[in-house]
Amino acid sequence: MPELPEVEVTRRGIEPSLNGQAVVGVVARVPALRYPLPPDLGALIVGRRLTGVARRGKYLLLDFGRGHLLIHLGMSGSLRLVTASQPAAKHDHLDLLFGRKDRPLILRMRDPRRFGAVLWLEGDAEAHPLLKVLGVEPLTGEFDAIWLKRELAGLKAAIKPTLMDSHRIVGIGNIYASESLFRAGIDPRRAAGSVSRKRLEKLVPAIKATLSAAIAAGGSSLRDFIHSDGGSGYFQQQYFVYGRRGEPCRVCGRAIRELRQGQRATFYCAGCQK
DNA sequence: CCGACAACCTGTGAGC
DNA sequence: TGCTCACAGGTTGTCG
Repeated sequence: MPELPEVEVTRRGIEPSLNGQAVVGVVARVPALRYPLPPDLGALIVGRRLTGVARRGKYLLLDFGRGHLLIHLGMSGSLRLVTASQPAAKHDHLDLLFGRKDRPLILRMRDPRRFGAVLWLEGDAEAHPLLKVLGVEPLTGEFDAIWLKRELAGLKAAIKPTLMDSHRIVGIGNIYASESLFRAGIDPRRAAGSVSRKRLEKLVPAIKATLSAAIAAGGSSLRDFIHSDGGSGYFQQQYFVYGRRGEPCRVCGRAIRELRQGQRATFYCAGCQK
């Protein structure tokens, strides 16, 4: 489900309701997701006030002053805001209860595949091993064609999986990698180091525009994407290539092709992408 | 450092 | 209709 836009949409969805609220309870229904849940999470945050929700790549960082709760949604995770009258469903693994104890607002994490993560970070969150290795944020000014040209110099790996490497650039997942390369007219199989400066000048804005459009549309809605308020995003209706094998290219009409890179599906138009 | 691959886990849908 | 199998938004870790 979540690439950068979906995580950002989630962040924007939950922050206004939760900021400044104190935690009044924690309910963990599984011992672990990708990693063990903090075993003493209640003791750590009950009574603490949430002072902000930040995003770094696809991670959310809930600021509790004395530390941060780091949340990653993996491939199938979602966060919703619900009330106590809403019973927990099968894969609702963690509830954080905020506000009034008798009528709490609940931040509920669902994650069927359990590839997600919830970790407690003390001190400087950015120094945590998982965050320290992350690359640049694609929606900042730091991410430009000059930077990208240097970053990709000498790389023989294909451009598409390279764009998805969070140690270089964060937040670009399998969907938006294909979509961005289509918008930039670049063949996903091209060696990353061989993409010309001129083409990178197109790719960088294409990535920014693709991610921004998806955020503006409320994130993509695949099978199980759920907004924090329970609604769904609509960006999937704007896909140029992802999931459209055999369908006509919206620009030139040729059939969209699918191939495998790494262990992931890639979609592209042989007419528009060289 | 680079690149390829397996692993984590459940649900779904295509194909027979 | 029912079964099996491949594949699904991500990331780490291991190996050559």
